[in-house]
Amino acid sequence: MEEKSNSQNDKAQLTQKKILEAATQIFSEKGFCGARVDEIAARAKVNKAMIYYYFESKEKLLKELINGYRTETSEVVGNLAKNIDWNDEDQADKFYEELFDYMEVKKDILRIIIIEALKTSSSDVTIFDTLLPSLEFKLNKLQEKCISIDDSVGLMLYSFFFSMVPGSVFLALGDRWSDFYGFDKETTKKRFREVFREFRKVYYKSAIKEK
Amino acid sequence: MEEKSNSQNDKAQLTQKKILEAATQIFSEKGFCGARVDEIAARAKVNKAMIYYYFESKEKLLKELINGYRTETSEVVGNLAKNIDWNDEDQADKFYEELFDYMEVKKDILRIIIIEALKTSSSDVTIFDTLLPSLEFKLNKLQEKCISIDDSVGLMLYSFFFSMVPGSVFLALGDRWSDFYGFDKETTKKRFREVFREFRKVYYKSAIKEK
Amino acid sequence: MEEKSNSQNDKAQLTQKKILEAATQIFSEKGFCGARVDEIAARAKVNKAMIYYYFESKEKLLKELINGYRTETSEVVGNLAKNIDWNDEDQADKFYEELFDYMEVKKDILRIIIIEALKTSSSDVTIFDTLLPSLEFKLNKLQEKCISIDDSVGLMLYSFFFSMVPGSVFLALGDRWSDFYGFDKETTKKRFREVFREFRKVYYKSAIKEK
Amino acid sequence: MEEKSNSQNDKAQLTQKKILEAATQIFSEKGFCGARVDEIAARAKVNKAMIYYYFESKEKLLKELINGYRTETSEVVGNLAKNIDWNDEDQADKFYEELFDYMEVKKDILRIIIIEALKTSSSDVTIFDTLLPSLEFKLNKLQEKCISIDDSVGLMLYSFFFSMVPGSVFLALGDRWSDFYGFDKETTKKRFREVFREFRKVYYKSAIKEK
DNA sequence: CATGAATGAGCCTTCATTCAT
DNA sequence: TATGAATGAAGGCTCATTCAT
Repeated sequence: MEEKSNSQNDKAQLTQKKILEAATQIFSEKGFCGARVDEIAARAKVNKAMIYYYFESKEKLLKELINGYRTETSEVVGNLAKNIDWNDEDQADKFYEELFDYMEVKKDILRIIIIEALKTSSSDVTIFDTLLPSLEFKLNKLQEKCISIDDSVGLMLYSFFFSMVPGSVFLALGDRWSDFYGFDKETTKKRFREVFREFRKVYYKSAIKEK
Repeated sequence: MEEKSNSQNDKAQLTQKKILEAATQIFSEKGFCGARVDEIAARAKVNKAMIYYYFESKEKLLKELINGYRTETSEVVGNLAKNIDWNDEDQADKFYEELFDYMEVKKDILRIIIIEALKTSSSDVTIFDTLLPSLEFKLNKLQEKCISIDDSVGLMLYSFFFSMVPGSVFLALGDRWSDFYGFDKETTKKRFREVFREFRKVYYKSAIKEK
Repeated sequence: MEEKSNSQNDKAQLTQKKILEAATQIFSEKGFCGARVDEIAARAKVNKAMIYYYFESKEKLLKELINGYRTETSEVVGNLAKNIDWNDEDQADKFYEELFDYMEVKKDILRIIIIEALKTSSSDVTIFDTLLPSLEFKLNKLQEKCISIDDSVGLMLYSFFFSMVPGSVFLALGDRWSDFYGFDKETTKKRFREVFREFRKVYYKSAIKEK
Repeated sequence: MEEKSNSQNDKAQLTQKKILEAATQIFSEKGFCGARVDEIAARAKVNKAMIYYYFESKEKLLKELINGYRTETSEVVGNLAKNIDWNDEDQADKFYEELFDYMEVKKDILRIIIIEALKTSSSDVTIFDTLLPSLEFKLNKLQEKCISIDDSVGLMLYSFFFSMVPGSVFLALGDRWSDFYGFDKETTKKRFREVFREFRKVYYKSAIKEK
């Protein structure tokens, strides 16, 4: 009896997972509006009606997708940032390396979030609280460590527009960009991370100096 | 007779202009796929069939839009960059200020270009050659001025992902971002430009130093 | 063992009853076509598949419902009409009062029957033999009592279109009608029954006179 | 130019008319819910999208249909009732004969209105104000003529439930009813009208007497 | 050039019904 | 008996595009 209901449960879980994965791919390939429910079902190898059985509508499917990412991300980032001494550059570097690795795995969802955020008509702020859930966290840590951040707007502008945005957009477009300019993809990736790291250091140094 | 055809011509020109403007707005609000030809026609106060008369299809309309931007931009940037001495920081600053002003006026099209670029399925490279048409130009100038840029990948990564991308995304999302964090919009804008300028200087200094 | 199967049996009976009751409500609220099997199951607090287990299909469920009503009605009416002396106005009145009371309890099914009957495409005659199962019975009685009914068409027209139909439609719409005209519902009900009774008397008198 | 726009206009009008007629038939055959938009389009020999072009939705199509009937009916009834002396039985008879003729032509819409009215969930009162738009009119006339109607509830109950309802239901079911009982249809129709007329006289006599 | 009507493919969603457990 | 997952056939509606005038 228990096994029975468990296997039912497993099956349901699997179906939902397949739908979510297929949806992530297709939304990321074509945008929400360009994605076809039929295609999602086909990619997931699942009956189309199942999408409505589990997610109610195409729109709710997107929301669930993003909420799942938000939850997971805040947890992951929380774990990564635990016990980090932000004054220790190596530790900070490691944090960002790992965050970047995580984002790379999730780049499809990132792409979706950015695309949807960019539409004027959307008043959605998902991009702000999912792209950088650690922001306030880090800010607090920095202040706690008695590093005065007089310019919190500046820090946040940096963190979002010159850190998370370039990172995400690179994950979305880096390969195509390399192709376009005829650069080797792996080299480009490595170099991007270096530039990314340098910028962070430069910024923090200047931020701290300001004090 | 001639006057007639002239006024006819004017009318036609006007109609096309109205369509282009409406399309820019609506593509930017909803993305290409989410935009409805009916709505574009309504916004332009033009009969829907006129769109097909002048632009053949929704897709061609988008292309025309972007090509228009590409042409205009390369001309504008060409003029801005004419006779600039890149070693003179003030001149470089002025160039970027003016470029940014121009981009702000055109932010709707920028938004469209980014949205469409972000889709995996699109192999479109418009974003690379419209967002930064001055790249090669500047690169040449720098080299010409005997400033060795050993790391051209680094420079281009910087120019695109840490300069044009943040700039464009800020134009698209800056206001909403300010609202989200409760910052004053004008202050944020001013501060963004400052951060933007600082980064440029920092980068160039380090790039030159590397030599 | 026997008790077990009995309790099983009871449970089954209960489930069927719950389904039948829910179906009656929902068919009556939305018509057969507008009723959703899911909703019936939900209202009955029963698993949807049970409906198919017990009733095979939505259509058969409707038929079972109506057949149940038909059977019960003919029995009830049979009992009510037993030993009635139709020449005795008080007895006839009492019969009709009680018939009306019974119909009021069953007004949901009546509503269903009328709705389905009204569709042109339906060649269903349920409405004729369930709305007035006592017709032939009464006719026989009257003739038996040596009251010549020369005009049997007239009597039957009266019995169906000016008696059962107004009665049923009043049960279905009476309250809303009262609201619409601003009459008190209870007063209206009482008055309806009086008008109903008067009509019957008038009609019978004229029918008998004709002889 | 004028001819052009006129013929365009004519074509549009024709298309709408074809849709309205087909919709009337199919709604009447299968009820609103059972009617398929595809079928309406096919019956009307019109492209399905035209239905949405002219009527926005299946639901609005129904409403337009009924509103058209309501408007026409109140006009027709107004004309029929003009200058009628309700004390003159022949004139009253003629009025009702002609009203009945009109209703016969419109029996499909009547059927639709009744079906939709019977659903519990519908709080629609269309049936009340379309089935008997002349009610108040007549009531006023009667009172004007100094015929005291103490029992206005009674009169209205009669007018609706024992006059319009039987009439409409007979128009909807009369033929099938005749078949069911094996009566000749034409004979039944004639006899129904006679019974209808007798009832009216009986009722009015008693209503007047009550004074 | 301009307009309003028309078209057809296809999209999101629903729903009666069945299956596996 | 009972349950939750699954299925497939539509159904209502949309939309890019074309046509006739």
